[in-house]
Amino acid sequence: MAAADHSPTRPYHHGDLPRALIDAAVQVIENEGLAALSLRQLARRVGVSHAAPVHHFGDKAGLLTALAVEGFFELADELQRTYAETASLLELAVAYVRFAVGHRAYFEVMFRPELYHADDARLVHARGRARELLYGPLAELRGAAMPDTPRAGLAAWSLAHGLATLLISGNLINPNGADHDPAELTRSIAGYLFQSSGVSEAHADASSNPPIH
Amino acid sequence: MAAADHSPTRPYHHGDLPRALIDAAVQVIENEGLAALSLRQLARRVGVSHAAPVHHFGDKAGLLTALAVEGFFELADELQRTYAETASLLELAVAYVRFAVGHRAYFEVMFRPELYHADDARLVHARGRARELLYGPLAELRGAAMPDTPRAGLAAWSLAHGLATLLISGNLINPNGADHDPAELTRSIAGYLFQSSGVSEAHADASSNPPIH
DNA sequence: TGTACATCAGTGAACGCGCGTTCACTGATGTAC
DNA sequence: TGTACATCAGTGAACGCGCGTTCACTGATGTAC
Repeated sequence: MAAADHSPTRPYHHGDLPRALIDAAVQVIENEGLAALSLRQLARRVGVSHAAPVHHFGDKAGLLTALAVEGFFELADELQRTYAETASLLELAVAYVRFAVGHRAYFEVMFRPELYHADDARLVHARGRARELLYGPLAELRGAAMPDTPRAGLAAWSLAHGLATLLISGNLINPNGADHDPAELTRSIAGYLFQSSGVSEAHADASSNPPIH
Repeated sequence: MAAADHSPTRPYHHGDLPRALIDAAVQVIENEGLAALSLRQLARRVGVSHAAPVHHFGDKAGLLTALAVEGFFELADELQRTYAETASLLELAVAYVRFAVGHRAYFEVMFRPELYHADDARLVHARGRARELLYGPLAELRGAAMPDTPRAGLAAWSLAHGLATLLISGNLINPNGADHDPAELTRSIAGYLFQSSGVSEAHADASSNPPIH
């Protein structure tokens, strides 16, 4: 039952309407898709006049901006926690994919800048923090052997982002019918990056350096 | 000027309305985004009554199905041509990203199955062909050293798809302000996959194993 | 060569809908004194 | 302890809009004979 609360005790003031609206938006996006999202529907769900959302967010893009900001902060937190605990680039990729699959609505909005106010100060800050936590760990390797930090970072980001996108968008058809385990999938796939367990290496003679052709 | 053709010589029959509608859709998506696409707008652009598109495609999803089918065939053609010419997995990835960047509208629709009739027979066939051309070349390596073809294929696909998506969606902010060259970017990034020139390996012995930049 | 007829392509009016946004307003709250 | 007042939160009616889809129709075309 997503019906509005019309009980007699319902107060005039909601309490935390912005919070409730964002939560409702997440639910709608996950259940019906981003295209189906409308301010009026959210107001209905939360049990509030359809003009109320505007009061808090200004417009639809404003609400999605707030949603994206939250998403970037949450992603940053997860990345930070994961890297602090594991110090593993591979687990960082796993955390990224896990976030995307576990927070589909946030993830989808975050990477569609045309939907929100991309120059919003809080947005820029939150996105910057998430980005630092993606590239930072790679930068630590610079002293060791990293030839080009930004490029290596982009490689890792692309791999994780691509897998996340393919999983979320329903483009990965499992022949077995079973669901993919995102974490396991990420580990086995990211294993091909940044290490010698790839194709050419698995070849008997690594030093001859056969091209992948 | 995208105005309709109201010249007196304009014939009652368009000639090839489906073709014109799909072309118009591609333009609209590239200029105004997928969210702005409507059958009525397309009809206006092409200079035809707003009910005409329905006659050919049944509904909006039908038009996007046709668009996606074309896209998958074109992608398949490009992949096939590229691999026939270069026999290089890396160039296959480059072709994938090049297609995405060069055919934004097609690419965006193709990977949003919720927008079209995903069970349409032609759609399934076209998508299958593109997929075979992505995974096929990797399968050739099986005899050599590939431990797990589907996984390796997914790794390559994820990397290319992730980079393509990040490029297209405007999430890659170039610090220099200059545009990224998709091909060059793909080559340097895909170079980290399937070979020993990555982090751990470059550390041990960089010179014996030059990256394919 | 002409004619009847089936088929296909496109028309235009009408339907009902949900949307974002504006605006003057009322209800509730908290703070200064 | 009470009161005046500013501020904030939410209302509800109204605006104009573009949309997808339906439907009976007319215009054009091609084919059989």
